[in-house]
Parts: sequence; C-alpha cells; structure tokens
Amino acid sequence: MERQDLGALFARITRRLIDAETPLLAARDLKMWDYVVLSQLAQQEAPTQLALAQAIAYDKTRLIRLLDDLEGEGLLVREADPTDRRARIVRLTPAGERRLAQARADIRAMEEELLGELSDRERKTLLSVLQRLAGEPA
Amino acid sequence: MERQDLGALFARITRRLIDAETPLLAARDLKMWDYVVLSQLAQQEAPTQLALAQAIAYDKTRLIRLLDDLEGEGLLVREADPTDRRARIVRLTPAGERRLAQARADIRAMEEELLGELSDRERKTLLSVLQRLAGEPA
DNA sequence: TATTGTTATACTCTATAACTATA
DNA sequence: TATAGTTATAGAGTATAACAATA
Repeated sequence: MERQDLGALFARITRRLIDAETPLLAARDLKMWDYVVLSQLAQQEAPTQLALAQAIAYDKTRLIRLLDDLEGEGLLVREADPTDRRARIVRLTPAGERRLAQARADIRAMEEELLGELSDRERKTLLSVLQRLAGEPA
Repeated sequence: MERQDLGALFARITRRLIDAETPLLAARDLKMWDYVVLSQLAQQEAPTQLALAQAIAYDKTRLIRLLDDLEGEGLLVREADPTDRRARIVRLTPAGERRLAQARADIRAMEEELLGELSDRERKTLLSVLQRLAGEPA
C-alpha cells in the first residue's frame, strides 16, 4: 500500500485529541460541545441561536438544551433582540469568559506537548496546511 | 486568539473528508466501517474477530453484524481456526479485494484533489507529521 | 408565507450485560 | 476460570416533524 488513507489518519488523530481533551474539560465541568459553543461565542456573539448552530455545524434543536444548561450555570445569556422579537442574541458572560480561558489554557498545554516532537519548520507548515484544509472549499 | 484549537481543526478536516468519502463509498455499496474493515483485512488477515475489532478500534459486538453482511456479499470469509475452535479467522476474498481496490481508487482521487493545493514540500511534511501524530504515544 | 425558537418523536450509533461453546 | 463469538438490551447521540410566536 502506497500510503494510509488520509481519512483514517485524520480520524485517528482527531480521536486522540478528543480523548486527551475530554478529561481536561470535565475537570472544568464542560463537555466537548460546551467548549465549542463558548469558543465560538468568544470570537463573536451570536445574533441568533440558528446562526450559532450553523457556525459550529451543530443541530439547532440540540443546541437549545445545551444553551439552557450553560445559561443556568451563568456562562452565557440569551437576550431578546429588540429589532426582531423572535431572535435571541447569545452572549458570553464574564464568568463564561473565565471558564473558557481556564479550559483553553489546559488544552493548549496538552497540544503543545503533542506538538513538542515536531521541529519548528514542521510545526509551522502543519498549522498553515491545516488552516487551509479546514477552510471552506474555494 | 493566538491560533485555533488543534482539535477543532482536525475535527473539521475529518468531517470534511468523511463527507467527501461517504458518497464515493455508497456508489460501491460500502459504508465507512465496511471500508475500514476491508482495508484492515487487506493489510493482514485477522486471527480472531476480537483482534480485528481491536485493530480498528471498533466494538466487537457491532462487528458481528457488519461481518455477517460483508460475508453475505461474498467480500470476506470466516473460517474456523483448526487449533482453537472458538476462534474464527477472517480473510478477504478476491471479490473483497476487488471491491476494496475500486473504492480506494475513488478515495485516492478525491484526496489527491484536496492535496492539490499544497506544494510538494508541504505535502511531504504533512504526511510525515500526520503519521507521527497518529502513532501510538511513545 | 416564511423564520426563530421550541418540543416531541424517531432513528442511528454505541456501549453494557449476559448467554453458548470452547479452552 | 477464562476467552471467542453471539444476542439482547439499554443508553447516548443525532435527525425529523410539528408547533407557537413573530416577521
């Protein structure tokens, strides 16, 4: 066989990363999708829940319960949009920003350890290439 | 933000690859795990079903039904191990090898198109680094 | 008529427990 | 008693349909 399937390689590394992240997140009382939501909201607040669901490629009906819980913990707030009373703007609270920062620091440390075996050149190329491969099809 | 989460990048690329592979496999009447099983068996026949399940990180109880179907299609055979009548050796048939080769060719073409935007150097570095990151922890 | 948020439901995927036949 | 294969069952994750409120 000339080389392994790209899909198998990526799937395996993704699984490995998830396995490493899950306990770190659990220590901060977060699940994977909680972290994805908080990260997305840190980039920019969501004008609607639907927009948030689409931005993270998550089902809008499952997002409801997830936001319920995160809001219950005070990590985010849902505010009625004054210009469209159907929509609810989703925004991180300071507590949400703190929780995200803590979790992210743990995850970064784990990632750095994983990347530690790479040379500077390899590391730079990898990150650059991943960004492009992850991007929407041109 | 300094850079994106590694997990998010890999998860996104993995999803993209799966989305691209699924219809190619469906055209060959295969599902993702069918392909994983056939690929594994092409590398080496499995001395037991349990060993096969572990090799591809799949649940042994789900593997049963999957092997039933693949055997029903004549893509593999399960032979009793003469030295241990509990065990069943799993082996690709010529038909299984052909089906795998067809599917693999389709997938390789898709992957090459995806990698097409990379320079030779980037491509070489990527594959080398992925191999290492996918490897078992040292 | 279309859209946001929501609930309820069904479906798929995955994991657990228990059985049988061998060892 | 321990293991390979199997079956049945339960659970988590995911997707579909339908509803109320609003545009």
